[in-house]
Amino acid sequence: MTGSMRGRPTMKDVAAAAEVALKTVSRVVNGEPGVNPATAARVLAAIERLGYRRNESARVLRGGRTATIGLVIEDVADPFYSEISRAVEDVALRHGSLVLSGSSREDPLRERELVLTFCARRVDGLVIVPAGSDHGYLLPELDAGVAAVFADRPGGLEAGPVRCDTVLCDNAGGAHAGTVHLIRHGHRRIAFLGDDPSIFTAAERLRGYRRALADAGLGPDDALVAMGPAEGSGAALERMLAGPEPPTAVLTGNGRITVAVLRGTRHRPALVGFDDFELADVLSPAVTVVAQDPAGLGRTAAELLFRRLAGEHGPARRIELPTRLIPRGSGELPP
Amino acid sequence: MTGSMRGRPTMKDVAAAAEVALKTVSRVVNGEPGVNPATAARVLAAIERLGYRRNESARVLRGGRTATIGLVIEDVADPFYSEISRAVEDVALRHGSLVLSGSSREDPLRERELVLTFCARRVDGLVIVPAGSDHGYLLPELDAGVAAVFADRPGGLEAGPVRCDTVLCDNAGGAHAGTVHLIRHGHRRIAFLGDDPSIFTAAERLRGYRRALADAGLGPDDALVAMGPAEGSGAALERMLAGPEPPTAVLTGNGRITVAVLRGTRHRPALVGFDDFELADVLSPAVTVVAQDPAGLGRTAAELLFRRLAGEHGPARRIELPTRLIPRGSGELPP
DNA sequence: GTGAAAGCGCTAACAT
DNA sequence: ATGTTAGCGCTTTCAC
Repeated sequence: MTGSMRGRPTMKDVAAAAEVALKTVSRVVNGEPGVNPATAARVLAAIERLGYRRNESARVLRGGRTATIGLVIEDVADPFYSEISRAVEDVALRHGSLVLSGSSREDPLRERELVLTFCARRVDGLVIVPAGSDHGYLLPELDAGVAAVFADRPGGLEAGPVRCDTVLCDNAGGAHAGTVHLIRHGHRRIAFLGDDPSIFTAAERLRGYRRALADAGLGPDDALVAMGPAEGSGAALERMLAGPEPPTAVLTGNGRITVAVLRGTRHRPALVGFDDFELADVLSPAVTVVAQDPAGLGRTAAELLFRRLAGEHGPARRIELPTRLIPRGSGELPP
Repeated sequence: MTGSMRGRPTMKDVAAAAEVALKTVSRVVNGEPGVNPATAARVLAAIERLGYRRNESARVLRGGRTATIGLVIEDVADPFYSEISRAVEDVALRHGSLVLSGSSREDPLRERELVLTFCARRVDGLVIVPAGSDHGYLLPELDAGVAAVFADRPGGLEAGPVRCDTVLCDNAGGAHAGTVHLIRHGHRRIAFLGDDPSIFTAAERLRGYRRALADAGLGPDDALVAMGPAEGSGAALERMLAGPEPPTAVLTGNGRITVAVLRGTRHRPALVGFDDFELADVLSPAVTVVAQDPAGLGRTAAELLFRRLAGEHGPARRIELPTRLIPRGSGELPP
């Protein structure tokens, strides 16, 4: 029905239409017991007729949960994060919750603004992929009762880590495995193209790469390491390849960098990419990758969050998801 | 400050701490004029000290806007839709709004549930990529004052289209152009692999393909058309290729189908894909595509929405964004 | 320039 | 089984 009253119908309107008290409508709407079926039917009919929908703001104001969680990622349009989004959304849906999401664009200030805006909207909890490293701003909110889980990167505080559950990938282990794989295939001069080392995952992957070299008795060579945004990766590799002692293999530090290398470099050395991507198997040679589990990251983070929301106590947990090396050809090329 | 009171501080608490009346705090929080700077400073200090944040639910209840819009897409993890998400999010941010998003998974019931749940949360407006074709459920909400814009596909009603702004791609035109391109390169037997024709975009693209064939005097051949989810596309093409009069070229109806074909078929005929995708240029041969503009779709839809929210009146608009054929090699192969 | 009071739509606690 | 009352935290009159 296209109502003729100004604004939306309220419980009061429904009560008047069904000739019952406000509270009876509330009981029916909330499925509370102790309502005569006949009365309930009358109320339901009035609800239908007026097109009534409960005003959630009022319910929340009264002290209820919002049944909404906030999600802060770096960029929805990046497949890695959109996988996380989907997983978080799925878990939220199973728990009857909605997701407010926002992209931080790797800007700590935007992250902070998003989180605080979400909190003003009284989200029940937050899944955060940290862009910044100082999460002091979160403490009052945690005190006030919001739950928070960090995903992909740990949340930080001057005094140490924030006491929140955290789900990470085994970044160092994955980079180590990728590097070892190249070494096993005969490579001695292996380049690493990673993102800015101020980003946790980038630093961890660099660490894993270096450890693998050291384990194999290969000295580090700074000329083979380039850290920074993907835009510069292609050029950086070109420079290395044009140098006096060019690398015979490359480990790329994330999906965007892998793509930049695939697109930007004519003559390609052996390649292992960190993070899997669509069509990696269709390229020739197909691209060997260290696969992360973004869906697992999102799912686990959301599940931890809802467990906390369900009242689970105990110390903050830190879960590290394993990576998986998928040989497809590019990482098995000889030097 | 990590407050010691139970719950969050309210305006009342701030008023008490600053020794002013509630209303003065409200004035400061909302930047209303007519407050003595010294008083304002005292209030601000109290706000800072207590870690006060306005309760948005209360403000909304009082009749304010939620500064939140709802976005319903098919699947966040699909690059086409995640591009739309990003664009919508960007526009929303510029307008000081947040985005509640949800994936319909191509299920009309989920779409309906998401939209109605968003409305119960009193979103100011909605951007909807319709999964269903009957949007009668929207009418009461539109009456109640929510704005809605359809993106990628039109919203429907038994009595005709819903009177909402709509932003579409030129699906038929794009498919027509792709088909003409293949015809120009000498192909006469051109297959079309599209999604289920109950999906608006799939039907439109099929229409464009057929029209191009007719324009060129090529009779339609149902053996060269396969409509359905991407999972079956590879096999469908294999069957066609194994048939008595195999196609020499294929037009794929969306990105997922293009990928399915690239992955599933050994021997590939000439190919034009509908919808661009990452690495299309890196494959060999590089993939010729009819590029849509998902970011433009999302941006335009969101901008129309905010224009309506700003009070713009007038009849529902229908905008059709052009597609662009990008020749890269696979579509220029000879028969 | 500041404040007191009413009420947004709902639910929890207490009647009947 | 049903109704009445009192707020949740805020903004909107209107008074000082």
